[in-house]
Amino acid sequence: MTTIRDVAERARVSPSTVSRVMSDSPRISEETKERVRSAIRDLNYHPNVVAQGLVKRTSGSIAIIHSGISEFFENAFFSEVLGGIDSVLRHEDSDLLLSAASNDEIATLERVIRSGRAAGVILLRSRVSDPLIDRVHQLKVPAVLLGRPMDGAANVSYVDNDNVQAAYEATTHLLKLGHREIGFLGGSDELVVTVDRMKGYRNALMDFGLQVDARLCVPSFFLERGGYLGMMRLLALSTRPTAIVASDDILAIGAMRAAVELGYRIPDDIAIVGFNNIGLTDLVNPPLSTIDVQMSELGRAAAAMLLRQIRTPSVGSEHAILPHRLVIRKSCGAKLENSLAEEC
Amino acid sequence: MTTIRDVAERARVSPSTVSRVMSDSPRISEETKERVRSAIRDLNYHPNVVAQGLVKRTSGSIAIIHSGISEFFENAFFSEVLGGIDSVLRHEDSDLLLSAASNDEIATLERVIRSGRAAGVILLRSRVSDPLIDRVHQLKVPAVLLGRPMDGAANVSYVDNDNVQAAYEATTHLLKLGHREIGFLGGSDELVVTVDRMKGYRNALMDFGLQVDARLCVPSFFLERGGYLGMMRLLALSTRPTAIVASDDILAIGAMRAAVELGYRIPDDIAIVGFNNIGLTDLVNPPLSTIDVQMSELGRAAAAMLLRQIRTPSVGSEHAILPHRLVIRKSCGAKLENSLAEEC
DNA sequence: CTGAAAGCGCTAACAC
DNA sequence: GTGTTAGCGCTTTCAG
Repeated sequence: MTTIRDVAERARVSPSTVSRVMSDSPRISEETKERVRSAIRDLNYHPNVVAQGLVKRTSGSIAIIHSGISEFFENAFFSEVLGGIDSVLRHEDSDLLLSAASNDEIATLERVIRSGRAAGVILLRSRVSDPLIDRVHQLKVPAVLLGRPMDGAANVSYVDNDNVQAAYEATTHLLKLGHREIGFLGGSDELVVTVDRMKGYRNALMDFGLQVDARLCVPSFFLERGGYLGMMRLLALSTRPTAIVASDDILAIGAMRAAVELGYRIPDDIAIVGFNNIGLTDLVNPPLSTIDVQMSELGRAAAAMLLRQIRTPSVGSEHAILPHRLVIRKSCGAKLENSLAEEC
Repeated sequence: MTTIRDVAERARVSPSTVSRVMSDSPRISEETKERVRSAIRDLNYHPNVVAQGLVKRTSGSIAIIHSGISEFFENAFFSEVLGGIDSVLRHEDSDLLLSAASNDEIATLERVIRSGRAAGVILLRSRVSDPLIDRVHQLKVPAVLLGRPMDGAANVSYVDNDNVQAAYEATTHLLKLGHREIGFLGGSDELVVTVDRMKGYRNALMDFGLQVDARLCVPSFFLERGGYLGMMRLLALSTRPTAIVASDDILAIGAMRAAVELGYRIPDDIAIVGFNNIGLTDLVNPPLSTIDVQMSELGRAAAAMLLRQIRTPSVGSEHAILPHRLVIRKSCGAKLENSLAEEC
């Protein structure tokens, strides 16, 4: 292994000079800089970031802590977000640490952060009552939340969409198409994103002078199977819905499978609108109308924000709300078939 | 930050004793062990793995170096493999470093390994001529390849399926159903996996006494769009195929979209068999027949193998060939509709 | 402008 | 059984 001493010897300077050259200190003459740089090149030297991390007491990596293993790896939403995160890190000589929380997310957080593995963390979801977020705040760990913290919760940085408004628009779209019995298929009702989207859904119904029927709101889990099961339940209701707002495309797709299996036609018997705009929406039959939330951009924004938090902790917490837009395809039954999209 | 000294003071021992307790050295009395452990608990102490790594000259993380950003994040094959890798790391106090190679994969490898970030690397694909594999071997970096190295190449550890045989079976299945004009839709022809699957396809044709028509073999890229474009080309041929072997489910699904768009019915006009058995295969219409390659198990095996390579370098290189099986659904037109699967 | 020295948190001889 | 010492590779005062 080539160390800083090897480089120093070859360039006939001291290790500290090499270190200064690497950080491009202005106090070093151009001449020595050149000599050191060529020594670095000759030896194909790569500074040991572990040693650097030890003295600088920071790591170049950022972590993602995930627990719901299948929800994480099987839902395209996360791959897309990951891609976005990755696209900013690749330019920053920073790496992404994917840490699986066996049971206890807080323990995993402490393990990853206090052990110096990562300098900060991206939290993938926000629960209505979220001890993990509290702990992050308490430990003053640089962190960015994907989704918003519950009102009045810790002053944490976050990136989110306006989910209330987005769900309002999706629901209104169905209402305008004439539907009056509209079901809501959500993820876990412990998640803020579910709460927000359900709120938008309810607001829309109420603004149309309709009653909100609690039985039409079915929480589930963010997998295709979750949508399938939730839909089975909705279709069994005596007040069977004619349209569905699904809080995630993968739920919507599961719901479509259930509906088709039971002999319903989409969108004629049941209209569906999803959320996220994953690649799959274009491939299913019929193509799924959905709310585009800019998944990749969510990841990019979160990563960039976290890097800022780490590099200049003084900036304080930041928030970003990314715009969404309703993408109309076939599954909602709107007449405009030329995939005209309403901007939000 | 709590350090080993803090723990030592609280337990009234020396730092080295604390260190020994953590590695459960037999030379320490049960009594002191208990005292030290409770000090660790009281202080919520987490050893700094960066410092550990510095002296042990190894990192607890393993890296995945990926370049084709979209192929990596958009193809469910990789999410599944990632899930498998993750499932072994989560029990090993080891983390996964996802490193994006901007341009130069070799440079990224050196950056990640020589800088001490990761102790070993999982290579996601093997090219017919693969300088990255050569370099890994040359630098003696612990590594496991997903896929096999080209004959006679570096003595690297790997996990793979028998792709020649698997493609042979997929093709034979179509031949037995009566098809004679069978197209092959592959990934980049620089990849060993493409070469192998194409070979199996060819062998099957020849064993049936058929000519191999080079125009029926279309290389593409591992995205839905790749399958779509490749299929367009196949359907335009004067000797239009009546069946397709696609080297990846996502290619198969793109191919199906192209076929349907042009008015062909599947499987009546065109039969299709894919590869991998991603979750999507069950959701498309008709459900896609495919070769199950045990994606998650591939990841698990690769991770376990890499960990062995890192912990006991003396073991030498290992190889594992995982069994595959043909999963018959609707897209191939086989009569057995009760999803009877032939074991390989 | 550059070098010497100290120390980041930890482990591993080497002592006793 | 346990403490002392040295050092992993690097950065950063402090000198000069």
